[in-house]
Amino acid sequence: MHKKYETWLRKHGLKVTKNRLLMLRILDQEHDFLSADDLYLKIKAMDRDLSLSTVYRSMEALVDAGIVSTVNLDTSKQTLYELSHTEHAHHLICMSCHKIIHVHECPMGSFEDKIAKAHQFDVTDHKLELYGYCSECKAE
Amino acid sequence: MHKKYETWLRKHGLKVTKNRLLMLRILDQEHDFLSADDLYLKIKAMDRDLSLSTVYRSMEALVDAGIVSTVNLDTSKQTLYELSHTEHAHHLICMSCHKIIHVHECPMGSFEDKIAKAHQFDVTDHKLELYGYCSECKAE
DNA sequence: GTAGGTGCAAAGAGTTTGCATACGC
DNA sequence: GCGTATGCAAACTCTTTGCACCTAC
Repeated sequence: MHKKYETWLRKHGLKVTKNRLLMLRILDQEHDFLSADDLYLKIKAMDRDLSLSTVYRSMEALVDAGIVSTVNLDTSKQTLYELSHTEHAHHLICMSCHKIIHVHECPMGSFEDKIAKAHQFDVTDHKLELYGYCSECKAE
Repeated sequence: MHKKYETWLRKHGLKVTKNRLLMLRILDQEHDFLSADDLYLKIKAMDRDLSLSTVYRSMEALVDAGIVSTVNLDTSKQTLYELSHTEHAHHLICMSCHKIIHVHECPMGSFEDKIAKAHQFDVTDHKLELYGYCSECKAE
């Protein structure tokens, strides 16, 4: 099962280390955004010693390789990481509990093209976040 | 002309000070996102002495009052401020020169409702950013 | 006069970096 | 063995805070 992560790393000329395999597995399994500190703590909790700077440096390498992507949400000042989605996704972010719900629908349609033409702008990507209150928090 | 900014402040029980009037004027005139440091430098450049912490504290007060809103873009680690738009707007962000173009069209339509229902989520706001290359940078 | 605003310096949080050591290939 | 990866501590950037003083109202 680790083979998958190994392949990703090798394909980009990155060395296969235990730390990186763990980071990739965690990012892959938790279907969520994680901060450098989250990753650090999760790996520490597995009785594996590592340093926070290793997490930052690995994330940098993985982002450069296109394996991981980053987000900066308004609800946190930390940079969050997730595996680069092959599938496009957007997010519902609860302003109360900060939960993040992934949504695969996308309203863009021809909008991107329309805007691109109007402003002579080459759109390469877009990011849509819906802020509000989740089903559990809105009751309060 | 300053009357407008004074009114905004008074309406929220905020004291009218020279610093705040300047910050509001700058945010209103530059049709752009500015960091705390940008504001600080612009005001300094007007021969007006102030401290960076005043900028942060004023922005906090103005954000709480709903007069100013914040953004965290992927192209900068600083929090950026702008006047809260009465008109809804989205942004084209050039990955090369970091220019930000405001766009008033919005593709959401009934999408927000649809997602809200599907996830029992109360959507209060949304943020859409299109990343890519502006007309000047894409040539390169 | 009083509450709120400000400056300054120090503290915090998150992130990056320099350098010596360890490890993948 | 060579070059990348890592740990540790120190540095850096952005932001917040404590405290004394000042200013709007």
